[in-house]
Amino acid sequence: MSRRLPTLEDVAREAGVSRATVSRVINGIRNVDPVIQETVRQAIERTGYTPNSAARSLVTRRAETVALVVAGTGDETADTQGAQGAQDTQDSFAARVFADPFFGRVVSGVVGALRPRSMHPVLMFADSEAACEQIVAYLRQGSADGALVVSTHAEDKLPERLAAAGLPAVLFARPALAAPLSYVDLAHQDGARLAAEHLLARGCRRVATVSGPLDVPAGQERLAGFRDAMARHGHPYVPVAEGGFTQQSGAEAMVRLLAEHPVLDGVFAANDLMAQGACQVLRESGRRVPDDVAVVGFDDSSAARACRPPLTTVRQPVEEMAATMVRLLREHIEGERTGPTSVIFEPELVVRESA
Amino acid sequence: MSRRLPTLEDVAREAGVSRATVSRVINGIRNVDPVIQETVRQAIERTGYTPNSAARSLVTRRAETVALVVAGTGDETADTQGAQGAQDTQDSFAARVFADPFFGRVVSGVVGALRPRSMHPVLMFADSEAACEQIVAYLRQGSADGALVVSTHAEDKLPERLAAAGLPAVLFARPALAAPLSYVDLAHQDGARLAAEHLLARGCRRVATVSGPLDVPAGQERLAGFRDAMARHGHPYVPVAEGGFTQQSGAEAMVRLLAEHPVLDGVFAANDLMAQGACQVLRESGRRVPDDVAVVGFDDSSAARACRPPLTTVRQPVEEMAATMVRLLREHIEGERTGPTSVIFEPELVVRESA
DNA sequence: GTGAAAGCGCTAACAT
DNA sequence: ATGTTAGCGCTTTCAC
Repeated sequence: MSRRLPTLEDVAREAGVSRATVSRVINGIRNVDPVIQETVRQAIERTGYTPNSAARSLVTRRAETVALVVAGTGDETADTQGAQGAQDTQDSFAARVFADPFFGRVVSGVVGALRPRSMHPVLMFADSEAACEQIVAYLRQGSADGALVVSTHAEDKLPERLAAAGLPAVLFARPALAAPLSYVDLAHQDGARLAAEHLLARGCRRVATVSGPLDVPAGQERLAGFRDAMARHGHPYVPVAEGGFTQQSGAEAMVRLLAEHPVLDGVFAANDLMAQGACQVLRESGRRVPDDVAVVGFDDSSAARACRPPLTTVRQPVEEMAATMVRLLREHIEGERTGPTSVIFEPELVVRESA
Repeated sequence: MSRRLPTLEDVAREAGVSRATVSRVINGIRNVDPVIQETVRQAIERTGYTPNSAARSLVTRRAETVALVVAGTGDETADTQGAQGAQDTQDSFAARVFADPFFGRVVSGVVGALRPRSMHPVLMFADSEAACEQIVAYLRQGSADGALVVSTHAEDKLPERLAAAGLPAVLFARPALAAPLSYVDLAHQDGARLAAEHLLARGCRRVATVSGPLDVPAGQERLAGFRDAMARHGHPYVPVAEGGFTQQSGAEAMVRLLAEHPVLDGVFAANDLMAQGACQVLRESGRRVPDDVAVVGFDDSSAARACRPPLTTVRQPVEEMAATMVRLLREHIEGERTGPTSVIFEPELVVRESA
């Protein structure tokens, strides 16, 4: 079973040409006689040849791989019941991340954009200092040509590490800690404004909001945008309860809101998961959605459709944004683009039943 | 900025030793004078050296990377609103996959088990013939040393392709189309039995089930196990509605069940997502869970805890199973294990509020 | 249009 | 215990 795999040399011998010619045919370089091309193709077929990626990478200095990193911290909540001791933190982080269908869309967009180039993402979690180092090392080794980073918390040091190491990287969303890297982002304030205007237009007069974590830009901006829009329409005071972008935190925030403001008729939650939690609490408190209280979410993740009632929400074009990240990263890797760039997308309101 | 990265040669020169010695220090091979070791470490530090993974892979014939493949088909449902034409199918597949928190747990377990070896998974979706070929090619190129495969549909040809190509691979769950590969699986029938006995023990007498897709082993076995257990306890007839392991399909199945059997007092859904859908329908039909109808799910994914009421469910130790996949794959790659092996895990009942 | 030959950076067998 | 050396399989000048 230790039969050596066929190499370029073997194909060349089989085809009666030189290695260089076979290489040219494989890499689609012109200036190769069509007849010889065919001969070579047949030789490749006959020998069952596949190029060795390590050898290729060694000379091209390209891994043809990118890292898809989810950065955050392992110690936010402790709802683990996992297996192997020290592994728990890690485990729960990854599981928690994918509990938000938003990440499924990111993965989806990234994989879709990478596939045409026959590339695939290496999935990494930067949930500790050590993990950060490991990721930087991974890139420095040339195992991946660059990184796509989605951060879930404010203190994330990965972006600056990446920038300091001069490694190609593109972020999803502007980092809380500024770093000279390219990123794609959403016009969060515009999205929040859409939500505010929709609630107002449908007649809501006592509106509150479940905000995202206020130490990350997305959380801040969605809140600021919502407040501004409400104020412009004559509602300078908006009750706020801060959540952590999880369903559970949304439910808890809703409980707090209800305790202080029992007569609400509209709620804007800064993401769909929290909107879902809020809907549950509202229903359990005997309020009907949207009849008694209208609810608007944010993201338009699959949770919005799974929710009962289906959520009216602010759509973030995540797949497009992810595809743009891939494009920017490629340009950085190829050296076609040098300075940090940012691309901001516009959200749009998707009206369903919850508001 | 085109400053050449430091190589072993540079470090060797800096430390005044040979490349071989530096290599030994880096790879932790004994028989190196402690004094020299220190000298070398300093030289590494000073030069900022990082080993080049391509060069290393070329000689070790190891990529130190494994593929994590989700196999399925892109054309099950068409709830896409995605971006780039041909990319849609792909997009929706990846997003759909991660809509089930079960996969988050798989990823979590895999990443956790890989991390101690400084390895990371390359994420791939085998949702078409072409994608399958790409994956096999990827492995044959040596870009990854082996594959961990989770399949979501019955006709999946990837396992047999992998086996035919002699590539190291380990599956999550026994494949519908038999293939000579190792796999980890759950004693589904035992799990279904636990569910049946729990429902019976709490007094349910009119019990139905929302089964999984009946063309995959997990779907078949959970149904068979449930029916058998019910029959053994004097309930030879159990109404069944087939679902597709999605929340939506669970809701639809529940509607069908209710139409034909309005007086149910217990339901076993073959996974948590379907149980969640079933709960929604039950509640919307005016039935209380668990007071009027008790519901038991399967998996113990995060959906079980997010559900209202929280689901009583059959826990699948997914993270452990994933860690075992990694171990088996490593053994196959190292050549320590030759024939296909299977490891079957035992499920356990987790009692919450839904039953 | 094609071939010869020089490495890419590393590990490992062998020599010392 | 350390150094020497021969590749690993490929791309890419540079001749022809």
